[in-house]
Amino acid sequence: MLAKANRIRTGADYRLTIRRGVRVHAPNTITYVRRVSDATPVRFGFVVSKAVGIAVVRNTVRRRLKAVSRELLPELAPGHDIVVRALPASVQASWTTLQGEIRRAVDEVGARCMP
RNA sequence: CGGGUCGGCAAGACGGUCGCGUCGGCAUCACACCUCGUGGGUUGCCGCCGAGGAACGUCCGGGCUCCGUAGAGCAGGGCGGUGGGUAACACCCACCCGGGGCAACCCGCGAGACAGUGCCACAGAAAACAGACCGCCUUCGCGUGAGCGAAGGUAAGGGUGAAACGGUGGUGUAAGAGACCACCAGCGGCCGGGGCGACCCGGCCGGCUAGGCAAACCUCGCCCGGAGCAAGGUCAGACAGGAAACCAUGAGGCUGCUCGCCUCAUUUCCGGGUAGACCGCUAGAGGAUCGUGGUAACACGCUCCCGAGAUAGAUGGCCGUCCAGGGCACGCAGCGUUCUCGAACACCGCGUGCCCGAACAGAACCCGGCGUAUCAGCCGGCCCGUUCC
RNA sequence: GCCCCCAUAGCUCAGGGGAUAGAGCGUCUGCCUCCGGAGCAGAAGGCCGAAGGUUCGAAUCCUUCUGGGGGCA
Repeated sequence: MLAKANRIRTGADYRLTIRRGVRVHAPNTITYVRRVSDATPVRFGFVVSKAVGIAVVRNTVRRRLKAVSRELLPELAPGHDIVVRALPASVQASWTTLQGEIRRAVDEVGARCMP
């Protein structure tokens, strides 16, 4: 789960991240990362369309993605907006699969701060 | 014991770890008012609470809010046995009628087809108002004759169809026919009895007989003003105006039309800005025990109980143990069937081991219903069959 | 939150109580041509989205679902 400060909360931010951000494809997800100023903390947003399933299924997928994001949070450099779009296949994906996909996407963009 | 039918209950438990949201408390950091406190906010810790029986579909009915009071008529829409319940309903209860079932019980958008209009394909002579294709019968004419033609009487028989103008039997007749008779079905009227009523029971009389479809238009009776919490309100913030028409209407409230009422007065078109916070926002036609009234739905009274309120949207992610139960294998015992007579097969019970292991589904203003989805279960009423006492 | 529309042949659509449901494109076969296209002739392909009801009779009327598409604030 994520605190309010770590969530993208306006439609404008979503639009900017998806249009201007770097895109990383994976079998179950598409991740968009956009660099903003260093002062703001890392913010996550999730897009789960109706094509994924009914409300219960969509909620489960979104909560899994939130849990993955929460665990990744301490490793990330501040000043990034990240939007994760869940594809219909993500219903069958296990938690470890999703975790791997997001971690790889963040690595590729270089948003992680290596200690 | 087996089968059926109706109703109700419940919607896994415990733990580890990492987290989220509202509210409350303490602390903390800046800030505003302002003068030693108050207000909202940041961060941290602690505590309480945190999805459903359908939260779903949005098919109905309400509350609530705004449209000045919620106005009139038409149009439009809904409902349709009777009586009751309810805030209201298309819901519920009881009863009536019709249909199904041995029964418990189930099913029915159940007013009107002598107010009118329309439709009834194909087949058939004829499809709604009477008529007559093949027949049957009488008379006359023609013909040696089989027969043919004309006039008339019939509707018993034939075949078609979902449906053919009462049915069966008899009298009668040239042949026939409710023409007449008996019984039956059905229609109308009157009388008596029962019921609040739909309706039921019985008797008498009449004419002998009336098609179906209103989930076709329609008629009758009853009901319905419009929009919806993104309703509506308070505060803060942002921006840029331009063009055209013009003094008697124009626009809006108000989805269609007419009238009426009210409000605003410049109006129309193009362009520009905003998408923040707070209130509404959760205790209500609420639930439970008992009592009273009622066949029941339900109503009344007393006492007790209730603690989700998010807003890119919390109520969870990962893991473990157990449990209801299910599957497979092996062993033991019982019983049944088959036969080559000690084996094969099937069923149930017990034990051991392994494996699987919860369905449908996520609040967004709130209720009452309906409809739909739902793994594995539990409890009870009633009916039928079989056996035993 | 409220509301509307659609579902018929592989595709796009007609048909609004009486048909074993029709048109165009496409597919297949044959003719034509040296070959292909075009053209001509012919054929196949549908329990009309699902279930229930009204009716003698339903793709059509009614109800409830299923799956799509769209609109408003």
